[in-house]
Amino acid sequence: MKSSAQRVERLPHREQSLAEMLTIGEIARIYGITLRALRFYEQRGLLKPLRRGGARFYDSTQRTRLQLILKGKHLGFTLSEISGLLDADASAAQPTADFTLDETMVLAQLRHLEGRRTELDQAIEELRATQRRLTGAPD
Amino acid sequence: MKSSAQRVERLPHREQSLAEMLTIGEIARIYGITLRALRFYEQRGLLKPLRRGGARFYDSTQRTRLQLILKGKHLGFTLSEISGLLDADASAAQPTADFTLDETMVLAQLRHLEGRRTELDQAIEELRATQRRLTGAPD
DNA sequence: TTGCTCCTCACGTCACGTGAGGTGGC
DNA sequence: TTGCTCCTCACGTCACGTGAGGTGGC
Repeated sequence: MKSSAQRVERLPHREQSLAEMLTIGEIARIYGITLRALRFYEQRGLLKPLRRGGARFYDSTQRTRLQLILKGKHLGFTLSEISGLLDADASAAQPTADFTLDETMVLAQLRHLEGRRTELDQAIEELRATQRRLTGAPD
Repeated sequence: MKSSAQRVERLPHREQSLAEMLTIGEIARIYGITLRALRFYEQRGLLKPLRRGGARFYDSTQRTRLQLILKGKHLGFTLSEISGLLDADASAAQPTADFTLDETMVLAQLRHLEGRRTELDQAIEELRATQRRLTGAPD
C-alpha cells in the first residue's frame, strides 16, 4: 500500500538547506518588523531559528510561527497568550497557519476588544464634540 | 477704589484649611484610581499636593488638575502630553475643568484614535469570523 | 496593644527602542 | 580598506503593580 515514490515530498519541511532559509534582515523586511522584535520573540521562546556562526536562519516552520505571532498580536493577544497558542498548535496534529482557538477563548477576547472599542468610541465622540465647539463657536 | 468688603471671597481658592482637603486615600476612592497612580503623577510633576508630616493633602486646585489628567488619559493622551496641557491650562487666564485644546491637537488626536479604531474593528471582525466558523462548522 | 492609613525605596511588568562596541564575509 | 549585515550586552521607555519595611494617630 505504501509506495516509495512520494519519498522526496514526504517530510513536511525538515532539513531545509541554508540556502532556502532567510536571514533575520530578510525576515524583518518581508514582515515589516524590526530585528529587535525578532530577537525578542526568540528570547521569549516564541521562535527558534537555526544558528550558524552566531547568525540566525529562519526556515518555513519558523516563518509559519512568526505569522501566527503577528496574527495573534493583531488579534490583541499578549505574547504570553500567543506563547500558549503556539505550544498548542505545535503539539496539534499538524501545525497550521491558523490558530487553534476554542470558542471560549474567542468569545473572551471578543468581549475584551469590544470593551476597548466602546472606550475608544467614547473618546472619539468627545473629541469630535470638542472640535465642533472649536469650529462652530469660535469665541 | 478698592473696597475691602469682598476680601473674604476674593481669592479663587488659595489657603484652604487642612480640614477641607482630602487625603490620598479619599482621592483614590473618589476617582477610582490607586495610591500608586497618584504618587506617580506627583513624581511626574502633574500633581503637587500639600505635605504635612509626610502625608499628602489635596485641595480643590489639585483635584481639578487630577480631573484634567483623567480626562486626558481617557482621550488617549500620554502623561507627557497631559503635562504640557496642564502647564498651558495653569498659565491660562483661569484654570478650567476643561482642556485648552487647539484644533490642530484635537484633529491630530482624532486621526490617531480613529486609526486605532480601524485596527480594533478589523481584529473584532476576524474574531467574529472565527467564531462563526467554530459555531457553524463544528468539526 | 491592635488596626488603619500613610510613607519611601526599589524591583517587576510589557514589548520592545536605542545606542555601544565588536565580528564576519563579499 | 570600506560597507553591509550580523551579533551581544545593557540601559531606557511607558504607566504604573507589587511587595518590603517602617511611621503616626485614633
